[in-house]
Amino acid sequence: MPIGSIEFRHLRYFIAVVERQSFRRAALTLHVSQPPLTRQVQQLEEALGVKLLNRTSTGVEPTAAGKVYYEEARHLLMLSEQAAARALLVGQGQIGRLDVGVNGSAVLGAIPQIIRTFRSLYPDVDVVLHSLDRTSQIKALREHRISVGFSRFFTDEKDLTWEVIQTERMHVALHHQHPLANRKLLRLSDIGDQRLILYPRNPRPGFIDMMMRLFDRQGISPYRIQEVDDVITAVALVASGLGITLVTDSGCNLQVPGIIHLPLRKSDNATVDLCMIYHNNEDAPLLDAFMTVARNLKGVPARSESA
Amino acid sequence: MPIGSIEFRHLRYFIAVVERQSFRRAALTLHVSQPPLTRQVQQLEEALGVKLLNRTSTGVEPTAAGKVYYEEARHLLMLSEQAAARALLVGQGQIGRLDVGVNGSAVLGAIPQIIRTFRSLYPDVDVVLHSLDRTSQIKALREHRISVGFSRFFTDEKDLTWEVIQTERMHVALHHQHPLANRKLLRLSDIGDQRLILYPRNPRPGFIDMMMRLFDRQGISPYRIQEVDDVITAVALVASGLGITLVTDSGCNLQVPGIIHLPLRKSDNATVDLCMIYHNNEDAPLLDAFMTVARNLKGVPARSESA
DNA sequence: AAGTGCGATACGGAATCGGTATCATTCAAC
DNA sequence: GTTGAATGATACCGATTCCGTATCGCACTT
Repeated sequence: MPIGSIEFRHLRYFIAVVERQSFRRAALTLHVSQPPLTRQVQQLEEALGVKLLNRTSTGVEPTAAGKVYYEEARHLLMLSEQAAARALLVGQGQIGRLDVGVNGSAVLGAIPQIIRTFRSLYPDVDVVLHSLDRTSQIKALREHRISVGFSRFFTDEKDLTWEVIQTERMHVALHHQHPLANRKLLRLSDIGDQRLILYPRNPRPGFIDMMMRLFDRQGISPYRIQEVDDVITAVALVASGLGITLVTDSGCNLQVPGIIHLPLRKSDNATVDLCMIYHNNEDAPLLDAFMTVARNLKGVPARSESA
Repeated sequence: MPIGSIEFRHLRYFIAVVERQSFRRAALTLHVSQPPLTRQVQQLEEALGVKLLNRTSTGVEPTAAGKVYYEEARHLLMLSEQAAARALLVGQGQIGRLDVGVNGSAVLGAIPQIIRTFRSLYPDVDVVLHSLDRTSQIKALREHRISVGFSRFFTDEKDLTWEVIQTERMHVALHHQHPLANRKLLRLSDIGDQRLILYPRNPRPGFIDMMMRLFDRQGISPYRIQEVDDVITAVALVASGLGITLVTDSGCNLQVPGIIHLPLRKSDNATVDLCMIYHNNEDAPLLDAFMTVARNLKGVPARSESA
């Protein structure tokens, strides 16, 4: 009997015999008869190549090797149970790790809320955020480096599904000394001739192109546009008085001294979506739970209370 | 199928399937056919209560729970092999722990030599010394707190065996200003009327009684005897000029300024044995190895080179 | 539309396991 | 010294489980 054919049964029987110090007594607790115990322990000793028990007329006593192997065997059985329990918890989505791709100003709005709610429901799940732009999120999804991604919009992909989580209104961010700063509400037509700072430069098509389409529909052609990498840079430039920019509800949470936010009128339909993308048929209970949380946040204002 | 009936076979098969990402390929490497793999994995999934594999038309892919359990299963198999290897080493006496009882001046003589030799042969064995008097050693042996004991002599015990390891000559330890200090050799009759410091006070009968019998045989009756606890106290008193004492070869290694050691003449037969005691039928390879080392030190002088 | 790969299933034979009865040994008590 | 009661080991048999062959159902490719 080779060493590789040791089974848990051998360990269970051996442990019982050691603990009861007797084959017969062990047989009682195991609800089997005594001969099978003798044979299983013999097989175990043969497989290990070591005598584990000293048989006496009054019972059995483990040898030095037997004592060591007894401890190891108990340890193994315990670990086996723990492994089973752990696998079950992972299967039920109680524990584990969830990798989430996020993008730009979304991390300022709905995402923190989603994560906070999810973590209160599944405190033993490790949520890992990856800051990735839209195309990188799709790549990471395909490589299973993330399980779900958030961005402003997605193009259709055959193996991926996306859905809108939240729709946010656009606001104009401008310096408090700006000529338009005393207004309560702005129209798109108000800002067509302003120095417009837009983002992100990449990837294209992106947020910039969405906004340009919006201007197009109203026959407006902004002609002083500066493209920057991200919303932070844009806001920093606005604070320096170099122009105005457009931000989402979430983006309004990016409070910078000297900057005020004015909403665009509703009839301009200047809105932008927050979308969630994931694999079509992923059997991942953790992900399901997370997406349920995300969907339930629809309608919750992205702008935080303090803003 | 209850969770307790998981066997290593289930783990081996599951691991192979995950690693080959296919039941059929795993069957090839395991040298079994494909159906048994399907069934064993099904049983495993049933026992755990979790789906471990996503079956596709191109092969299989582990679920989140499957990935976790795969790692655990590999770990378990590795630990099982390590446990087997460890038990084998212990069985062969290559590793482990050996508890040794020692007594009085023996720790100064043969014991260090024995331990040094043994440790060079079995470097991975942890040798633990317990300072116990003769009766405590026997008690400790019966309670399996030590595996072997060393003392000057033992009485016969039905479940224990003892043997002489070494025979040492006695020396007289005296202050260098003592009247006898200019002699080269002493007789027992020379010291019968001296202030004799003897040890140990307990347990009785002991070394003191052995010496008294020796004097008896020569018709000498020492009348100025002080009993102290141990050889160290005795030597300290000698150094203070309060008398003379008798020490073994080993005891001569206890060098104290102002003290000289003079041998007793051989024809007085003033010798004392170093004995080793152990269980009758102990199947302990470590102990066998240790005792072999101890026996081979017979004849090696107990007195160290520097003395 | 046919072919090729995959895993799942059905069934029969073989190996293994567990149970009953019994043996050999040791230790205790008479 | 002999007997009796405990122990573990062995022999044999029935039952379970496992494995192998053949086949199915399905998805994807050609």
